[in-house]
Amino acid sequence: MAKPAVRPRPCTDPDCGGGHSPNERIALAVSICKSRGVQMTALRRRVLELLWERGRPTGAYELIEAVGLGQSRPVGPPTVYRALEFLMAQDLVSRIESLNAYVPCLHPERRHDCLFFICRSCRAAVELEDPRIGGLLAENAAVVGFVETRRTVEVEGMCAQCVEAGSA
Amino acid sequence: MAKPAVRPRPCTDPDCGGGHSPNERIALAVSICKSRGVQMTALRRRVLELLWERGRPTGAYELIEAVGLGQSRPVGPPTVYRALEFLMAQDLVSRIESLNAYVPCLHPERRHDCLFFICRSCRAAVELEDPRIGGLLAENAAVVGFVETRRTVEVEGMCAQCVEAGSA
DNA sequence: TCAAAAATGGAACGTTATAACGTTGCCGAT
DNA sequence: ATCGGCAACGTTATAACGTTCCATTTTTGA
Repeated sequence: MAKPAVRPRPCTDPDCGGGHSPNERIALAVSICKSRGVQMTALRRRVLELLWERGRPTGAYELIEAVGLGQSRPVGPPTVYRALEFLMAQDLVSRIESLNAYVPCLHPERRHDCLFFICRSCRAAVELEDPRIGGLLAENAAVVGFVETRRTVEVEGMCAQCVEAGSA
Repeated sequence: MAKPAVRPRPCTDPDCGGGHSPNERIALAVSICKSRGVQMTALRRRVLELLWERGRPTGAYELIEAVGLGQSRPVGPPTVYRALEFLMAQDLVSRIESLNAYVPCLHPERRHDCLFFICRSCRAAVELEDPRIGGLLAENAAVVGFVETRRTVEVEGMCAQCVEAGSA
């Protein structure tokens, strides 16, 4: 097994220990946007809040419905897709391709490669960080002269809890 | 840089050197199905042929249209989706999640992890093999007790030719 | 203060995928 | 021979996901 120094864990930040408070993460997102000179508008913030509230990969249309609930009129798909586009550009949200769904990034404050383990049973997506994987991808890219702009690493299967519970 | 033994290449089979003939690959697929006791029907074979003919990631609806061309009546989506499902279950075809598209597997004769480099400019998808990446994913999965059933590793960016050609 | 840029609203449309149900054709057993 | 079982395929409708286009509002910055 790997040495502790490279052992991957659900959250590698010792200060949070995996216990990310939504409110704290949203405040962090706000301050990140401020420091970058981009606008965290009410709509964008609402979408980010919803993703943190859900706590699982959430489809765009579930967000569209949820955002429209408080409003006098329902919001259209472009409204939410634009907010998602902004949040992804700022690394505040990741898209999970194999689910067509979105999750908030645990640590937007640092550049990271997102690696998702997606449970087919409970539909949770656990985000890990392992810089060695990005290193190998970069190495492979260099061999064929490929310039990377985005990486998608998703592993589907069953999480430990669901395996234990015998959920088929 | 990596040693030759683990150096990834577009095709690691010395016998083909990357020059996979569609006809030969389809004949191989037929023989694989026979040996597994599963049916390579005319429809499934047609879909696989189309994917080899296209030579690039191809959407389901392009296949639906193409399959229907020879017929007296057009074919419906489920017909082609079922064929794709079969071909993927037999590792004859891979789905590229970030494109919602499908490509034929270069080497269905051996179990392999597919790693795709997808060029945003020419829309080509180059398949590489690097067993080290699967090893790291397995290691990460073991740490959190995750049982893997499917891996998706896709890198988007620009291929060497398009970079050279200056295609924005 | 005003013009440019950014963000949002909303209708319509396009694309991808699946549900639900029926039909065909083969094949082995009575 | 014909019946039942089974896998594959056909057909229709609809769900789910995403984009285009154009108008309007808000913010920003000379």
